[in-house]
Amino acid sequence: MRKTITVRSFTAGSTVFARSAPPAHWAGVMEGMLKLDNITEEGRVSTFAGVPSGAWFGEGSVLKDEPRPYAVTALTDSVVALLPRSEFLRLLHESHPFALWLIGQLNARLAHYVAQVQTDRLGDTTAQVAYSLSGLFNDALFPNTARRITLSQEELGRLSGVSRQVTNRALQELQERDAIRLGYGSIEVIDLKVLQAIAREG
DNA sequence: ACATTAACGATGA
DNA sequence: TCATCGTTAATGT
Repeated sequence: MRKTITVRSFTAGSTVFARSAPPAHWAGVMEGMLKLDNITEEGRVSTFAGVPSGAWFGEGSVLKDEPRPYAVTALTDSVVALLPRSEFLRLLHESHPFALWLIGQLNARLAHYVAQVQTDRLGDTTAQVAYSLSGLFNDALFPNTARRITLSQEELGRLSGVSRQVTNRALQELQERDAIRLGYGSIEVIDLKVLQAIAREG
């Protein structure tokens, strides 16, 4: 199976999978960071997932054999592993441990989005930004995320569903509370526990 | 109240 | 030089 995996590099800003593309592969991020987003007819953008190093994604379209409902874009220079759909399905059918692992992944992702809805409904904007940021450090989903990630405030804002200006204010508050340290085009998580606690405040 | 967009200058890579 | 950041003003709900 290892020989069927291909590895491709993407420069920042380039498209990994176009929207409506056929689901030819299941993919994993080896280096860098991707985002999953949708664009409406009017051109409004909704980013719904950041995909850091260590994450696998795209199995939904593969399982349904439907065109990808979102675009996948590299936020930084990235390296992506691609497993052909046929190999993914064979693995799923033949390997019980793999199937269990995949169920665990899907369950962890569901838990993430359930908690995200709660934060968006009950939390203030700082909590929303804190939750979106902490989500990139979900140990069940992305075991390899580095403490410092390259991500602009603009992109984190898109991920959080708030404007860049509000994101900037929220991040400064998180820094005041010693949860993170801000850099130029990057964010370093100092205390993930504190960040997660702030994400639960309302 | 509090968020959004637009706009500005400052600054880092 | 260009992306990014920090801030303010005007506007909307």
